[in-house]
Amino acid sequence: MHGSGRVKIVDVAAAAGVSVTTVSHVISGRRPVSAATRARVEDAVRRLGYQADPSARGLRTQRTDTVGLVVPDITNPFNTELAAGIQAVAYARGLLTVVCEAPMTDGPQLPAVLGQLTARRLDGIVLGRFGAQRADLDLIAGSGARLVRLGTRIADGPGDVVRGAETEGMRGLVRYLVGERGYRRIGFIGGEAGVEPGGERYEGYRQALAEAGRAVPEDLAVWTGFTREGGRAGAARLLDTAEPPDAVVCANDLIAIGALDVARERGLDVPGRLAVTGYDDIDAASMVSPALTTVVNPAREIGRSAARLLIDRLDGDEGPAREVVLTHQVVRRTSA
Amino acid sequence: MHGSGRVKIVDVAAAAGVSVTTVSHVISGRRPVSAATRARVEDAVRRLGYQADPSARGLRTQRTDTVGLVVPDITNPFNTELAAGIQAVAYARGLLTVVCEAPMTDGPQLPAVLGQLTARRLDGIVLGRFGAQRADLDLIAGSGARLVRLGTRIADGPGDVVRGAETEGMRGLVRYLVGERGYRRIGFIGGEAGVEPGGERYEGYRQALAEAGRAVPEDLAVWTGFTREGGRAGAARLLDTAEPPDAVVCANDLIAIGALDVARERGLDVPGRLAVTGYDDIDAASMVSPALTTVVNPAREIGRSAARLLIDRLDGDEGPAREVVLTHQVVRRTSA
DNA sequence: TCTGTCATGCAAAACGATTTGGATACGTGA
DNA sequence: TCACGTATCCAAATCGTTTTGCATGACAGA
Repeated sequence: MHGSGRVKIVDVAAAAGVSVTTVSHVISGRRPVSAATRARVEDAVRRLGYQADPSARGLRTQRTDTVGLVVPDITNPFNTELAAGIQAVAYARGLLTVVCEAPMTDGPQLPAVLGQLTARRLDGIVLGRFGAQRADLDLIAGSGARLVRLGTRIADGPGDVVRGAETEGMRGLVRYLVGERGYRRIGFIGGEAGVEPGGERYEGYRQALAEAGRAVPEDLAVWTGFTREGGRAGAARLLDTAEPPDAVVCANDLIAIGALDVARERGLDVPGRLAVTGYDDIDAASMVSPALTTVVNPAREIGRSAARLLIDRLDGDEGPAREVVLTHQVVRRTSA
Repeated sequence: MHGSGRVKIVDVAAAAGVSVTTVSHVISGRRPVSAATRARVEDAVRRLGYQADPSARGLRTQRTDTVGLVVPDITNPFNTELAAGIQAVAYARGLLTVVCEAPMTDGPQLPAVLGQLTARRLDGIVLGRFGAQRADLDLIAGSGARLVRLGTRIADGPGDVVRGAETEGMRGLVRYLVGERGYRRIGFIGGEAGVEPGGERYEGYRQALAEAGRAVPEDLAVWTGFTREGGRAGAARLLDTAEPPDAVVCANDLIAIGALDVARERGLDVPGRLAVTGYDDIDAASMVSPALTTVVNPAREIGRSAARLLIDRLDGDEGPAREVVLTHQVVRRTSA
């Protein structure tokens, strides 16, 4: 009849014929315990199904063994992969992961969500791609939680950073479009203006064009939203201009999928008449047809790296802020 | 310089000139406090940025204000929607949600993950669609956590249940295929045999055929896995039979997307030469072309219902086990 | 034999909240 | 004046761990 969730450390101590101190020491290994005693204790733990109460432990140790991930949209597949990556390495270390959504729509939800999280005394927080205010970052840092920011620059605030080589990735993609495929008039559809990682991706597009000696067509860059709907609107705008593009480079895959929609509606052959490219390589990118040529943004690996940074900090690493940048690779499918 | 995360209830009491008891009472409202005192305390809380320590509170109250969701695959969009639904209503109640993945591959991970969760003393657990053993369910129930199971029957174990009307949904879909669209030889591609909700969906398919006076073609039902790859394999098997089907009904959308792949490879017009249907209506279902005719499985609403059930229990509802079943609606797109 | 070192194990003091059983003061009715 | 509610507030016990400072026994070196 064990496992009723009610067995306490004193019960284990009684069963093993030792004091609670000794039980604690064999569990934590913080002081030596003779092999014989250790065996008796471990046996009692097993028999009784003892699991330390996390509240009591946390009260004493001031740790919750919990880390959080905050993202703007929990259903976005990129964020899901991120969460999976963090979860995997955190779980292996006995850390629980909670992922929270702080929608960017209807006002700044971020401070409220962050308030909930700091109230929970999380050991660490991974902050997904936001236009986070400096005050938000300081709130986290001030709460005692270690912080890892995603997709921004190290100088922007406290904590460590992991980000992808967005600019380089996009530059490689556009270079491929003009160099190997010979597209001539290349448009750009961005997400919300000013929201990362839109800026860096646009920068990569601009650089590649400049390197190739092409003029950067200012009239062929539009900013909408990082959604399929945004892609539809953006593509429509671009195709309705006097001199429409023969290729559109999109700031993410969802936008590209929206662009594919309008191409199909208008009977435009892709990639013959119009090339379309995405960014991120979410699952859906290879499900649509034509399959998207895009850049793989290693979301899961980003999550893993972030979790590893966090764990290093929790293990006492007090070195200077670190930044890990992951390379991005273009994957050629049929849409361009 | 407040908000340093170190302010305790005694600090608030001192600042307000009252005892800690009184502070606790104005916060919890468990005993009356005069308006003047209340105001002073609330002001102090605000000024100091006091947030109660969850470990200390949890130790005393034996609650963690945390609920968990366990799913086989955290990146599956259906599960993501589920999580979003739970999260939304839990968050509004001040509950934190943790979602855990217990992969069905490489052996039974479920017991291990469940062990981690019961060690955390969660207040409630929502258990996604698994082939969960009775022992697993009893483990949860025995840990003191309230349990909501998804997609199974109420009689199968402890806790409440929320499930979709899978059988009816599939019956409606197949009825549409034979009645309105006139398909004659309809195959079925299932996921892993014996894993919910495969059985119910197959049952719906069978019933619809029987109702229409059709023979149920035993040779046209194959079981693979709930993935795109599974769909590819299943469709190939079906199309290579002596008398191939003119329509394939798939147990979920990913399978259907795989089936679409092989139709495209073989140059089969969909839906002219072969109809393909899915189930769940994940985002990708409307992104592929032809867009999938499928059945919408209201994942987010399922999540909301589950969270509401949990909260009722946490609020003291000790009534008999409850079961909420949500209707499923077929959505007609172009693939059938 | 005496002293000093290890190796062990224990008792008791935190950790920061909630909650119970009184205390205090103030009216009120007899 | 006395007894008795009522409205407020407080002191102290409690939740289940971890961890610090000692106590004990064994053993070695002098």
